[in-house]
Amino acid sequence: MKLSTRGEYATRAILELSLNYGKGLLHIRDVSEAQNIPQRFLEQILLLLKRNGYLRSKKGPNGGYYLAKPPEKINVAEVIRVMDGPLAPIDCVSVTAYESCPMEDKCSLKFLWREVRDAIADILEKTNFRDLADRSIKMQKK
Amino acid sequence: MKLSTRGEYATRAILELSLNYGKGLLHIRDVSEAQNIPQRFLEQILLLLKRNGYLRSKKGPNGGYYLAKPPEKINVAEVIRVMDGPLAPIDCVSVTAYESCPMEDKCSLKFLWREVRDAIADILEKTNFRDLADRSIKMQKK
DNA sequence: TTTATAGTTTATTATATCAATCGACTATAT
DNA sequence: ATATAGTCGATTGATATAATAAACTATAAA
Repeated sequence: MKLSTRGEYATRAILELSLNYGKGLLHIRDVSEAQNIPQRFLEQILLLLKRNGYLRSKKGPNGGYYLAKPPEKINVAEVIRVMDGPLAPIDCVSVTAYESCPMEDKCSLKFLWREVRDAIADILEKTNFRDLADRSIKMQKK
Repeated sequence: MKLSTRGEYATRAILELSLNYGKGLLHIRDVSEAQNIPQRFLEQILLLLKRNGYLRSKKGPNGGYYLAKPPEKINVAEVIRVMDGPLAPIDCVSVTAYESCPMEDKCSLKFLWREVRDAIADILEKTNFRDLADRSIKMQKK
């Protein structure tokens, strides 16, 4: 039940950009250094997030990335789905990528995995990056 | 956030053996056919479950596998941990395999992943294989 | 006591996915 | 012009996973 490194890095990067929201843009290097993410790998991740409408960028000197929408409009679930695909632990209970299974009508495990999927989705959908950024700031102050 | 095939097969195999609990033993072929699991791969899985005290086996003709304890004493969480390791989506919130992280004291994501871990653990720990077997029987009857 | 059956063990392969890197390219502020 | 920084495609390397194979060992039944 692991989160991929891509998923982890993506959430950390968006958190970093959320902390900077409204203050201009950050270049990849800044995000990479602040969050300890390999820069080249981060490029791909940011690009993918941009293609999916979460980020905007500006080229040239003093260029960089910034959030395409306010952090409270981005929840963790959508970011993970962009990076790693469906949240469901197994395809037979995926909402976004359902795959039927031959034993479906006698497999009681299905209900269990469904319950797990829903629990994960509930938590990740209710958490937006404004909440996370605020909490990070509080942690810093102490 | 995927469950490995090993984890999936292991739970299906234990469910099958739970349905047969108290009725003697099943050989690998039976489990393999009933649950559509590649037989050779299933051998490894059952062996690992045996080494961890969940199964017992008998060699020779009419040999096979059977549960080492009643199905209500086995929950899904422990089986997944044997096959896939810690339930936590990320090591910094693992109870059984904690790994510290350099940004720990300023990373608000930690609380989120912790919440996810706990939600998953709660569900999988409260579900035992007696419940699952009973439910499977009900499904069959309909 | 032989023989067939079935579990055990170790090694190996094949594949896929993932994480990461590289080099060349394009846009743009100064 | 030129330096800077994002874009793109391809590729590598590592790791994990899924699956297979062969040789071995224990045991029940003939």
